[in-house]
Amino acid sequence: MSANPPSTKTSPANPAKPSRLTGAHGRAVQKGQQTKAAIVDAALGLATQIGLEGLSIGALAEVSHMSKSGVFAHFGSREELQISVIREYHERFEHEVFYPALQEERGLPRVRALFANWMKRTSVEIDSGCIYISGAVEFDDRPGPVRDALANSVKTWLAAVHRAVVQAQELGQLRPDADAHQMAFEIHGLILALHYEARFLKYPGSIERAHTGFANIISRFGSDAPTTIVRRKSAKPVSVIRNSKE
Amino acid sequence: MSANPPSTKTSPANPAKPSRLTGAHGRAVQKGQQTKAAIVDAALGLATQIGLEGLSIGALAEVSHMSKSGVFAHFGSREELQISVIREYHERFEHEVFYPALQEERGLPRVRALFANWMKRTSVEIDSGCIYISGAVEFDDRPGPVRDALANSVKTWLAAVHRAVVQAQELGQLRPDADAHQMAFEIHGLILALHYEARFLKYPGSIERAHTGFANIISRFGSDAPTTIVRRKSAKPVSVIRNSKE
DNA sequence: TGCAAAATAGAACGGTCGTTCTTTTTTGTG
DNA sequence: CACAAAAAAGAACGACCGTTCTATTTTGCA
Repeated sequence: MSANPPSTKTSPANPAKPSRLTGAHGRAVQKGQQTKAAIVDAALGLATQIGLEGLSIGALAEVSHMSKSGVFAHFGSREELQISVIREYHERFEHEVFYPALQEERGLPRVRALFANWMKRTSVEIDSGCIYISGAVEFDDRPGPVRDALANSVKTWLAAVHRAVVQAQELGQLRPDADAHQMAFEIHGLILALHYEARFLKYPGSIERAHTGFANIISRFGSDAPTTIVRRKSAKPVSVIRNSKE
Repeated sequence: MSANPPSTKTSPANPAKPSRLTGAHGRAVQKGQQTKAAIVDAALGLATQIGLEGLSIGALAEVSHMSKSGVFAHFGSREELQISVIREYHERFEHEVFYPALQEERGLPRVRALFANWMKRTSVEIDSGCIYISGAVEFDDRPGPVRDALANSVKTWLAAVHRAVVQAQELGQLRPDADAHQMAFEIHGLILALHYEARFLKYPGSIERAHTGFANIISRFGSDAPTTIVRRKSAKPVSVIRNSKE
């Protein structure tokens, strides 16, 4: 027995969370889960800094004060470790960004809260790194379960943002002709630009610019906005720009 | 001269480009540069797909139909290879995006052209990948010459965009109270969101959304825009325009 | 307290990495 | 053509990687 069944069970070793005693054979399962949680915590710390791909079992064993095989046994494969990290990140993101915003009333207040919480987290991640962003680059054309876990996690979050925008629109707090997907897209862009320009380029003032951008978006899509809303003339005929050189 | 020499050339093996004959000892230098160019070209192809960090000399040797040491000899180190790739990417970006836009007249037309060309390139990179984006994630907290080369290259380009916006403002084509840095930031965000949502998440419609977002930005910052321009309440004494960049 | 199961350690594997060193081939001109 | 310099190949290195296998320690209930 390799100390853990590598196959079956995408979430190995915590079937329905045996919440204290009552293991498979009436045996308590405790220490394992505990150190596994500690390992995942350390792994998350490493992965945010150097990326999911940079995360190595050797380095993880070192910071966990364990042997390589000791760490490895908890996951059965590196992929499973990476997925565990993603799952952990997802959970923390939810608790830090998503759930608190649900306590704001539906509509614009909740949209604002979602963005505010997202900004708060992103501001921290300017120093630590963000798995949703680095992972997107690392796995953007590398199919497999890790990519799937990551993409699903991100999609869940972006869908939540979109949903909040739609609700605001249904409540008449946004122009009826506004495009919720467009708004969510632009908000996402602000977060990405913030991360890029602050973390990589170390430009100061990026946080303030992201906030300003959000305010601009709200005011443009708001139901009290002036009637000029821009619609592209169409996809094909490039009209306006006329690229001289082609 | 922005947009061009990011620095003097850290490159070792091409001293002042002996332009055909006349090597160091009156000897022609030809074949070497030629195959080196081919290697860099192949390396660029690999790096856009799997990232600068994923780029390995072994894989590069294989696609180049050469031996590892044969490839290696041209660069002397992996870092120098990565820098060569960045330099090559920079050059192509310039020729494809920057220079053609200079043929549009200063002001809004040039801003539009810069964005249009940027979009055209990014649309291609949805399939191939973009070194400026993946590299930012790979080197955002890994100091060294590679990071410096990459950051300088990106900064040069973003500065060019900012400059074009400033010119448009000086020509009275943008609101006098608009913040050029803010506008450049938001434009950058559109490109990043496009890359993220189209390349990683494979969301359809992202290209159209980026175009729409740009049109929205132009209309908001345009000198004929309604007077509602949003200013954050400013947590600190932020003084909106304030170049801050330095 | 005894004892099986769970958890961890240790050593070794095949593989790839960047790099170095030596040798062979190719190149371009006197 | 000769010949030296340049370019490329080949083999080997130490290091780290994920993984496997076996041995040891720890755990927690009977």
